[in-house]
Order: sequence, then C-alpha cells, then structure tokens
Amino acid sequence: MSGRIRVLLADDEHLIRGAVAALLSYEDDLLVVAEAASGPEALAMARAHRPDVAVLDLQMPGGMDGVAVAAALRSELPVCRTMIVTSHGRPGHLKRALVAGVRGFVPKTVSAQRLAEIIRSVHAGGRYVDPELAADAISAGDSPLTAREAEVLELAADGAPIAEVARRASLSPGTVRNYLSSATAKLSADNRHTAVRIARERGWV
Amino acid sequence: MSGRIRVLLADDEHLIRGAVAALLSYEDDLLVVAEAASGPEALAMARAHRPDVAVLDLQMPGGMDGVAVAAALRSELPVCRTMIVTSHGRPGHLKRALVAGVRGFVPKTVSAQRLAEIIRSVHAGGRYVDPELAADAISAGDSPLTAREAEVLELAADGAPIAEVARRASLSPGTVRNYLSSATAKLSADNRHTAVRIARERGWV
DNA sequence: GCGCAGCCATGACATTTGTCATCACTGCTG
DNA sequence: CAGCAGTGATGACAAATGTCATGGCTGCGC
Repeated sequence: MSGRIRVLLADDEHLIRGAVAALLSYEDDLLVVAEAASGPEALAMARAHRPDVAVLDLQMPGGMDGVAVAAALRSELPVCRTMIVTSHGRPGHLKRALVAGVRGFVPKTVSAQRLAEIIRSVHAGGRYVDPELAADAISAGDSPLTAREAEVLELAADGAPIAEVARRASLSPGTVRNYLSSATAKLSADNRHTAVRIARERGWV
Repeated sequence: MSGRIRVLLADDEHLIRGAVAALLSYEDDLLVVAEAASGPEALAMARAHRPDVAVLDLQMPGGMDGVAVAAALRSELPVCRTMIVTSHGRPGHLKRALVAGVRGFVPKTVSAQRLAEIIRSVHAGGRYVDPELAADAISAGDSPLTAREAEVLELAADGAPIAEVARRASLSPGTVRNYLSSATAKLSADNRHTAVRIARERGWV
C-alpha cells in the first residue's frame, strides 16, 4: 500500500477535535488530512480532500448529524469508509448508522490507542461496533412503532398540546390522540411524555 | 515559583481526557498529575495528588457533576483552583458554578492552546468566563421561580403524573398543581412539559 | 406591628388528555 | 379473494390537568 491512511475528523468541539488529531498524529501510519466542525463542513472537506476514513461525531450542529454525513458520503464518495464516535450511545442510532453504511461505531470512552486500531481495522475493510452498545441495541430490539406513531410522537416531543400536533401533522386531533395512545401503550408508558422519553432513550425517534 | 502547575483532569470520556492530557503535556509549564472519570473519583484523586488546578467536566456520572466536585474541593482543598469545561453551556450552570467558587468556565469549543492559557490565568488567581456564555447568562437573568416551584418542576420533569410528584414531594396533589401552574405562568409556557423544557434550557432546574 | 412574599392546602370549574369501540379505505400477502 | 396491518376519522366517557379564588400559616423588612 502507498502512504498513510488519510483521515477526516469531524466534531463540533474544537478542544476534542484538536486533541484527537494530535494524538492520532503520533501514529505514523495515520494522517489527519482535514477537520470539520459541522455536518455540511465535513461533507465539503471530504469532497476536497478525499480521505480514506471519515471519523464523525454523532451530534453536530448545522442540521446534519454524523449519520446523515455518512449517508451522503456513501453515495458521493463510496471509497471513503465512515465511522461514528459518540458520547451517549442510543441503540436506535447504531441501527440507523449501520443502515447508512457506517463501518465503525464507538463511544467516546475508548482510548485514543484503541481508536487508532479501529481506524486501521475499518480502513482494511473490517467493521467494529462497541460490544456494549451492540448488546444494548440487541436487547432494545426494533421499534414497535409504526411510521405515523413515531412521527406524531416526534411532533409531541416538545410538549406541544394535541391541537398543535394535529395542525402540524395535518391530522384530526382525534387521530393524533389515537396514535399517541397506541404509541404510549406499546412503550408501556403512563402518558405520552414518558413515552417520548422512552422512545428517545431507545433511539426510536 | 517552584515547578510546574499541577493539573487534575476529570472527564468521563476517555478519548477526550487522554487527548487533552496529551496536548497539555506539550506545555512545559503544565503537568497533568491525575485523571478521573467520575465525580467521586475526581475528589479522591484531588485528595491524593493535591493539584493546583482542577479542570472538571460539567456532566459526569456517579451522582456528582463538575460543580458539585468544585463545591467539595472549595471546602476541602481551598488551595486548589477549580474550572469547568462543558459541551452545552446553560446559563444557570454558569451561575451555580460561580457560586461554588469556580474560577474558569469554558465551552469545549475552545482550542487546547486557549485552554492552556486559561489554566495559567486561573492558577495565577485570575478568573475567566467565556464571553458568549456570560452574555447568555446575563440575558437569561435570574430564575423567577421560588424554591418549591423549581423543586416540583424538577420532580415533574420526567413526565410523572401529579399524584406521583405529590407523593415524592410529600405535598398535597392540589398544592403541586398550584406550583406547577404558577411556574408555567412565570415561564409563559403552555403546560408544565414545555415549562420543564424552558427551565432546562435556561439552566434553572 | 403591618404588609408582603412564600408556603401549603382545599374546592370548584373548564379544558385537555387517555382510552375504547367502531367505521371506512388502502395495499399487501398467502 | 380473504385476511390483516396500517392509516384516518368520529363519538363517548373517564381521568388528569390547568386555572382561579380563597384561606391560614410563617418569616422577613420597614
């Protein structure tokens, strides 16, 4: 193989991004060729620098999270492998990420040493998913919610009254209540607000 | 002065902690003498290593957040200056931190270079608060909520029904509804759930 | 001491929400 | 085609919630 593994680093926290970049630069087979602080910026950087591996933070400002960037890269720059690092690993996020073609999914609790190894493994065509997160995802299983149930739950997430949700979803208030009720029952919650919380924890919204 | 500035680093994310430690080690007047991944651990490390400056993440597992650790250190190890780094800066947190005697409050979006400068400044007896966070805190102002209102709102935060909140607060359900109602009015929210969200954003809970 | 703010409670009332039964329509699958 | 799951709606009823008035109690400052 010719040269080092070219890495793109995307994280909105400058402190972390810079620090990780510095640590990775210790590894003489890795080269951080670009850094980005938002989803769109990451995409632009990837287009410009064509990295071998993109290491993306899950939550980023700018309307695009790490998974969205990964999905875009998959079609635009298929050669580039993608991986996600995240603070709080929600099971649903892992699934979304894998569907988007992400090849590595690790929590930020890993050491830089370990991260470097995983980057190498992903670059070589391997996959890596944090065992604990994988276990959570399996135990949490798939979302039992239908598309509309999830949509309505999402709209109700910020505490808006049913009338508001109905308006925004272009549905009858009665229908909204029905969906909310069935969603709440499926998640075995006491009311829609705890239902929202549960769905959030599982990564289903 | 004799020797380097002795720094304690506390953050639950190993990747970040290690990376920041590495970056700070480039600065030849700084020495990271201890690292911790939780609040209680940070306290224990501080007792054992007696650092000059403690750099604490705001959100940490173990029931103690950065401010709680700072408060404990203030009385136990007054020589040690404390500072907080955080991902999302809520105005209320800043205030809580300053009350706890914290001398530096910075978002994780700063560069390591800048962090090093701030550590020096804090060690020398100075104070540093991120200008943007300070502006937010000023514009958000003080919490208009009374102690009980905030307490009840807190208990209602996870979507528990009023009866449950009343039980946990040892109050009459009617009283709980009154507090919730007045809190909601003060925050000009439509219902207690959006009230909770607003209070969260302002850092008042 | 008087007023005021906060704390705790009750009762009454309208509104919102949760739950259920029921219906119609669609698209898919055995 | 018959069955089934998902979508969208209505009506009815019970329960939870939001709002208001009212009252008593405490502690604080003028």
